[in-house]
Amino acid sequence: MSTARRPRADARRNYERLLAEADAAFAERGIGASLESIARGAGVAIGTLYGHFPTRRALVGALLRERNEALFELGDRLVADNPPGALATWVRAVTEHASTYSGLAALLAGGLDDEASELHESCLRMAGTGERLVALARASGTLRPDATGADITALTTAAAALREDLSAAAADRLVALCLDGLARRP
Amino acid sequence: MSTARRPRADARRNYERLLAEADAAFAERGIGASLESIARGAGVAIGTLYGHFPTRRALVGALLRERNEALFELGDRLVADNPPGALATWVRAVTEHASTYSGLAALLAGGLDDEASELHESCLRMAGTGERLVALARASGTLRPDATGADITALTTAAAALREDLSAAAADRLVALCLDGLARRP
DNA sequence: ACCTGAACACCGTTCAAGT
DNA sequence: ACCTGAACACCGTTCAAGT
Repeated sequence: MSTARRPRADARRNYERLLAEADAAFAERGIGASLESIARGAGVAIGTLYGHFPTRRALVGALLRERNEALFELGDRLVADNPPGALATWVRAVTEHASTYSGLAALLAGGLDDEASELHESCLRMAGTGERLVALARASGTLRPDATGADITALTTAAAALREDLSAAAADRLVALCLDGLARRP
Repeated sequence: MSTARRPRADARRNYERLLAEADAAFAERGIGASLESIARGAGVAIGTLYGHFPTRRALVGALLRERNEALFELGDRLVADNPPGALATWVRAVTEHASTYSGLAALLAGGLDDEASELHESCLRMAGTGERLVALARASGTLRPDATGADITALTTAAAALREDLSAAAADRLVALCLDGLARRP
C-alpha cells in the first residue's frame, strides 16, 4: 500500500542538517531568523531549503514534531489519571512548549484558526486536551462553572507572550493569578 | 533661553505628512510596516524620514505623544480621586493604549528596561501610575497584600498581546480573571 | 537647514538548468 | 529525484551631493 520511497541519501542528510541549523537559529534569534542564513549554515543552497520546507511554518512544524509528541503524551496521561493540579500542570507544560522559540506563541495562536497552517492539527489537539481537563475539573467542583477551554488557550498564549516580552517570572505569576481567578470559591 | 528655532515650512510639512502616513501604515500593517513604503506614501525620500525620525521607535514615540498625554491625564485623575474600580479602569486603558498598533505591546514591554528607548519615559510613568493604584487598593483592603505594580504591568502586557494573537474578548476575559485572582478574599 | 536618491548589505521566493 | 544559484522584488540604513 505504501507509496513511500526511501529518500536519496544526500536528501536525507540535507534534511537533517537543515533541521539542526534551523533549531539553532530559531533558538538564538527567534522564529523569524533568516532562511537564507539557515541554508548557508546547513551548507546547502536556498532552493534546497524550499524543496524540503515550502514555508517557514513547515520548518517549524517539523522541528516541533518530537516535542509535540511528548506534550500530547503528557496531556493524554493527565486526562486519563486526572491527578490533583492536572490543569495547572497542563497550562505550565503548554506555556513552556509555546516558548520553545521566541515568536512561536503568536504562530501557535494563529494556527488554531488557520486550517492551512502546518501547525493547525497540533493546535487543535492542544485545545482539545485543555477542554477535557476543564470539564474534569468542573465535574470535580474545583473550577468556576463558567470556566471554558478557551480560557486555558488564552492563558497559555498570554503566558508564553509574557515570557517573551517580560520574563518567565511574570508569566508564572500570571498563570498562578488566573488559575486562582478560575478556582471555585469555597 | 530657548534655542528652538521655527522649522522651515517644508520641513514641518514633511514631518506632518510622515506622521500621518506612518499612523495609517502602522494601523493597517502593524508596527513593522516598511519605512520605505511610508516615505513613499508621504511623498518624500527615505533620507527625509530618517532625518526626522532616526529610529522606528522615535517615529512610534512621536505618534503616541497625544495618546500618552490622554492616558496620563486619566491615570493622574484615578490616583487623585481613587474611585471604585480605579485599578480595573487603568488596566483596561493601558491595554487599549498598548493595542494601538499591532506589535506595540512588545515594544512597550521592551521600553521599560531599555533606557535608550524613546518610549522609556512613558513606560516608566505608566508603571508608576500602576504602582500607586496598587498601593491605594491595598490600603483600602480590596487587594491581596502580595499584589504589586509588576503584576499590573504584566497583566496589561499580556492582555495587549492576547488582543493581537487571539481576540479582544479573550483579553478582556483574562483581565477579569486576573483581577479576580488579585482581589482580597473575603 | 533640509532634502534627495544612489549605494551597500541583506532577505524571501521562484524556477530553469544541471547532476 | 534532488540540488544549485541566478533572478526578481523588496527592505534598512547611511551619506555625499544638492538646494
